[in-house]
Parts: sequence; C-alpha cells; structure tokens
Amino acid sequence: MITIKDIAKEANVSAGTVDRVLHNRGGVSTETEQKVNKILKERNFKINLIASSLAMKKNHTLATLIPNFDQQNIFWKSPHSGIEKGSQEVKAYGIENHIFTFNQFDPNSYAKAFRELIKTSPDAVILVPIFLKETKAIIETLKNKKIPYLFLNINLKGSDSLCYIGQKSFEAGILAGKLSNICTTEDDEILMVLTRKNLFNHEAIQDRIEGFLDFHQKSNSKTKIHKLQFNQPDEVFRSREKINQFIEKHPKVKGVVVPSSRVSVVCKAIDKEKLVDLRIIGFDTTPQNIDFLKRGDVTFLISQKSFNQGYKSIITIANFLVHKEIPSNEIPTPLEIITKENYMFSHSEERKYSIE
Amino acid sequence: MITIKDIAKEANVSAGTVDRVLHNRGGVSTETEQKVNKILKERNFKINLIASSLAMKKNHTLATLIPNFDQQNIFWKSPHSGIEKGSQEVKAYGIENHIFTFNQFDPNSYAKAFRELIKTSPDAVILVPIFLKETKAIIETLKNKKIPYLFLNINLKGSDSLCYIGQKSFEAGILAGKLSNICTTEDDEILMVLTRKNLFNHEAIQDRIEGFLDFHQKSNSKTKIHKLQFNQPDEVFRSREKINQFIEKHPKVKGVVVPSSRVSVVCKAIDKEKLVDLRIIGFDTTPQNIDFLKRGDVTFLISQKSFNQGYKSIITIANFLVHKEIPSNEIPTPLEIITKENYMFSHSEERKYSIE
DNA sequence: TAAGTAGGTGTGTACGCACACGAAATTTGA
DNA sequence: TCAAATTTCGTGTGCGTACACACCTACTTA
Repeated sequence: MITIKDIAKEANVSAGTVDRVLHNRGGVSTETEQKVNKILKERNFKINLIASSLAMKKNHTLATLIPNFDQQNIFWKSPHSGIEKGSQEVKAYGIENHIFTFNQFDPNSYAKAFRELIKTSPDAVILVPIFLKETKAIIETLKNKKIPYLFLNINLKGSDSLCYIGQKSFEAGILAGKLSNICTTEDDEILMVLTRKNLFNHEAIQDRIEGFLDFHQKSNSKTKIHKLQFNQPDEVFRSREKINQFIEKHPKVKGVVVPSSRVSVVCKAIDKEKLVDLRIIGFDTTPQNIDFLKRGDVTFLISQKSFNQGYKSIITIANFLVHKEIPSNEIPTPLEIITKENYMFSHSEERKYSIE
Repeated sequence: MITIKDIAKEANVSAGTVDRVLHNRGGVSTETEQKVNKILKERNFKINLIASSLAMKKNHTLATLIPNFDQQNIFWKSPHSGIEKGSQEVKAYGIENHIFTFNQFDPNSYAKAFRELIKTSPDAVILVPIFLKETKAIIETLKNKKIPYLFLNINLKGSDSLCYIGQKSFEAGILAGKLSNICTTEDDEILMVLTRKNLFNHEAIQDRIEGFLDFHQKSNSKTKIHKLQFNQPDEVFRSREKINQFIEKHPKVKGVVVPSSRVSVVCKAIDKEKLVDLRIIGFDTTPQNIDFLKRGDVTFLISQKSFNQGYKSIITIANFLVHKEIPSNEIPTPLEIITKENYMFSHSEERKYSIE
C-alpha cells in the first residue's frame, strides 16, 4: 500500500504538501503540483479511507424526519430499521443521527417535529416530505440555514434537495401491469382496488395507477380493467359485501391489483373460496402482506426495499458530509418482485438486523 | 462517541488495560476486569472500527480461484467484477487480493492455477470448486496449511469451508416452476431445454431441474412438461430445426424453461414468429440474456446476483480476517426475478462499478 | 542601499483512536 | 529481603488532515 509519505519522499516534498495537492487546497507552486500529481498517477495512489476518516473526525449531526409506525401502520418500520442500521455504521465516523417522528395523518405534528429537529442544528437532514405546504416552509428554513437535505421515499420535484432515494412509482405501476398481464389471459378481467385520497403518499399511488394503466394501454391488451373505490382502507373490510358482490357479478375478473400497500386488507375482505381463483398483486412487504403471500393468496408483491432506502439515505448523507461525495440526483430502489417462493431470500439483511 | 480513554479515565486504569479487557488478552486482575467491564456496559462502549482497523493493519493476503471469462463464456464476468469491487474496498484495511483464473472446461488448468495460488501463501482463499476430484486435493492442502477457504457460487457439502456464498439452486428451480405455472394455463404445455452434461456446474443445473419438477408435482398441476436435450449449447443453434420442429409438433407448448444460463441461445434458435406466442424463462443476467429480455422474447430471468456474490465473498473473508467475524455457514443470494420492466433498476451497483 | 513587508510556498507536528509491546510497578512466595 | 510472577502503565505505530510557523523572493519605503 502506497502512503502519502511514500509519495512525499519520492517527490522530495513533505506529506503536508502532498495533502494540499490531493485536496486542491492551494498554496502549492504549479511546478511542485505537477510533479506530485505525476507521481500520484504513476503510483496509482488512493487515499486510505480508514486513516482519512479517522483524521477527519468532526462529529457531524444528522437529523431524520420520518413518520412513526405502529401495528396499524407498520409500513414505516422498515425505513426506520434501515436508518438505525446505517446510523450504527456511521457512528464510527463521528456521525450521530437523531430521529424525529410524526403522525403521518397530521400536518401539525409534522411541523412540530421539524421545529424540534431544527433546534438540534443538524449538519444535514433526511426528510420524508408527506405534506406539501409544510414541506415548502421547511425547505425554506433549511435553505436559509444552508443545511443540505435529502428526500426519502417521497419525492418533491423542483426543490434542490441533495437527492431523492425511493421507488420510481410510475415504473412500479408498469411492472404491476406486466405481471397482471402475464398471470391472466386476454379474456380475463382485472380489478383495481383503490382507496380514495390515500393515507399519505397518494401521489406515489397515483403514479402507480397511471403506470399500470399505461402498460395496459401501450400493450394493446383488450383486458378490461375495473376500479373499485373505498374511502378508507378499513372500509374495505367493514363493507366487504361490496367487493365480494362485485366479484360475483364479474366472474371474468381473475386478477386483482392493489396499488397501495394495503393488499392484505383486500385479501382479508374477499371470501376464501373466491380467493382461490384470483391472482392478486400488491405492493410492499409489510408483515401482513407477507402473511398472505405465504398462504398463497397474494401472487406477487412489488417491494421497494424500504429498509435499503433508509439505510442508503444515511450512507449517502454520511459520504456527502465526510468525503464530500455528491450523490446522483435520484437513487431509484430496485423494483423487487416477491413471491411465496423467493421472499425468504429477500430482505435477509433486514431480518438479520431485526433479530440482533 | 465514547473512547477507550474515556473508559480508562473513569475506571482509573490506562487505555492499555481497557484494551486487554476488551480483547480478553489476559494479564488483568479479576477485580479490575469486572470494574472495566461494568463501565463498558454502562456506557455502551463500541470499538471504533475505523481506528481499530488502522491500528490492526497487518497486511493480509487473499487469493481467489475462479474461472476466466470471454465473449462465449461471459457468465463469470459478474463475480469477477464483484470481487474487484470488494478488493478495492478492503485494500484500505491492508488486505490484498490476487485472482487466479482457470479454464472452466479443463481440470488441469484448475489444478495448475491452484499451484500458482498456493505459492503466494495467502491467509485465506476464495474457491469456485468446479472439479470435484481436484477440489478434494486442494481442500486437503488448505487444511494442512490451516488456510481458511470459502466457496463461491458452487457448493461442496461435507467439507468444512468457512461458508458458501451462492444461490440455492433447488429453490431457484421451484421459483421457475411457479413462474412458468403463473404465465401459462392448465391446458398449456411446457418445454424444458437441456444441455447434456452441462459445461460446468451441472449439479446446480440438475438441482434447478429437480426444483422445477418438484414444484409442478407438488402443485398438482396437470401441465405436461416436455424435455429436449442437446449435447452442446451451440448445438441448440446449429441444429435449430430440431427445436422448431418440436414446437410445431406440439402447438400446446406455451412455456419454455431453460435451466442453464444459455436461454439466449435458445431464443436465437427459435423462429421469430414462434417466439411471439411463447413465455420463456431463463437464468442469469448475462448481457445476451438481457438483450432478449429487452426485446420481450424472454419473460422472466431468475438472477443469482453473481456480482453481489463475488463482492460478498471478499467482504465476508475480510471481516473474518480482520474482525474475526465468523460468517454463517451458508449465505444464500436473493432469487431476483427480472423482467423487461425492472431490469434497469437491478444490478445498478454492478453497472455503476463497471462504468468507472 | 539597507531595512521592512507582503505574499507565496513549503515544513513540522499534534491529533484522531485503538492496538501491542517493552518497561515499570506492585504483589506474591520463599 | 530478594527474586519471580502478576498486573498495570507509557508510548510508538498506523495514515491522513490541518494548522501554525518558517522560509524565500520580490517589492516598497526611508
């Protein structure tokens, strides 16, 4: 391994000078700079990240603004875990992360959580920008204080965030379209179960719906697509005659697509004997969804690997702060197709981490 | 962040003593040890991996024995890249990896490459144990020299390798069964295209076939499964009348499964107008396979993420050497389902690395 | 012309933290 | 009381970073 000292010796300068050249910190004559650069290249010198990190230790503070989770709304648990894991890893780099949570249905709690967050004067912020209006104010504050921020899971185009880490929802919808197309024939019909004005990220869900329809349109399939709307996710179960009657009336419906993460609720609502004949496609690997996948009721789940999203957010921000590594504007999460046969090989990192 | 010094100060001992307690290196009185341990626990002390690595620098040597790749046999390129990436990352930890390649069809080149490898007296070895007899001799040598080794991509049960990193082939076959089942109806028939005594890991391919058949048997599907054998992968294309005639004779064949990584060859052999009606399932995301996926000829590819396998091998071995972290006996790679709609979101790390 | 100054260029070194070895201090046993 | 054994301490090491300071040249001013 070649060290700065080796380079310095060869160039007849001190280690400090090599360091200045490496970081373009100025104060080096063009002649010396060229000489050093030449040797750096010849020897293929790479900064030792370990030593660099140790030396750079500066105690950065991160802050994360993310919805809380409970039994009913477990979706946010995965990103939480990923963030936890990432935080653990970067601790050694002198980076401390604080999580501030809010109620995903309450804009006030969002604003309030941010007020708490900003008191800690973090060096960078990870945001799940659920509420548009409040987010604009938040971004304004961050901009004034020159605090870089990153969007997690939900994107807000037009703002100059450091980067967006999340799923491409439209493309996820296209994939759902493809899968529904594959697991039905042309004569079959497909039912899409919607929840009006969904809980939080209704934009993402809208994008999925559009992607789904886009696929069916572009592929010239003659498959008829029905839509069934509910006002509340729990209404699907409460008034389950609605969906069961619909299926009885439309015996050609063989595929069901649920663009939200609540496919488990839909499965619960549909009569068991009807489930057998249906191919059901949903999103997100919540424990409830996985349950119905295991039973064979759900055929495909499209996962956005939210654990990885959380994890990656921390790592990305950390690399930005410590190594000034500027991330690409958008880091799309893989669209993982999960079935009963492969779910146990997915999310192994998440499981491993949860057990510990 | 709590440092060893903090602990030492609080316990009224020196940093050295704390270090001895941390690593159970002995030479500490029971009393002091308990006192230090108590404070370690209270303060939830975690070793700073960065500083630890820097201090531990020991210059380990790794060696990797893996088949070479070329245009015809590009399968091994991905693990190569993953290994390269991993090697880069661990270089800072004073770990140097050397790759020794061999011809995957020639046992002698395998043995010869190993003889070269062992001359470098590595501290650990990554093996792709293609040839049984030669591998047994290799393992014997490694055991005598007490060099730990890890199997990559191909497993050899019964040997006491540190760990196996690769796909569960039987389960991959089951998944292929499920996918073929989903994208055909009960009246359809499925064709499996085999290559007799496949190139290298015919065991893995045999497992896939068995998994595939197992799924169809257990699911009580009445779908008829045909098998078509070729002696050489290139024979599929050379004598392509064989496969085309077969499809003409069996118009009910709607699904094609290729358990090797050569689904592209099969696609090339089948007449274009016939391809339209077929749902084709293959394994591994070689560039050729991806081409046919993009065109829409291949419906599903089951990926074993061989880039990640290579990468993980290095990281696992490195953690074992540096941090004495003993890996679990088997690290299965996710069974990724790749379609035209999601392939661009997969393997992003591999692509990112290849570009650089 | 000598003294003074500013700017550019380069050096030396403390620091971050854990690790490990030689040396010192203390205890034990004879 | 002395030697041996046990316990503990002090310090150099790994490598890059960044700051204080030293040095040199060129130019200004008395």
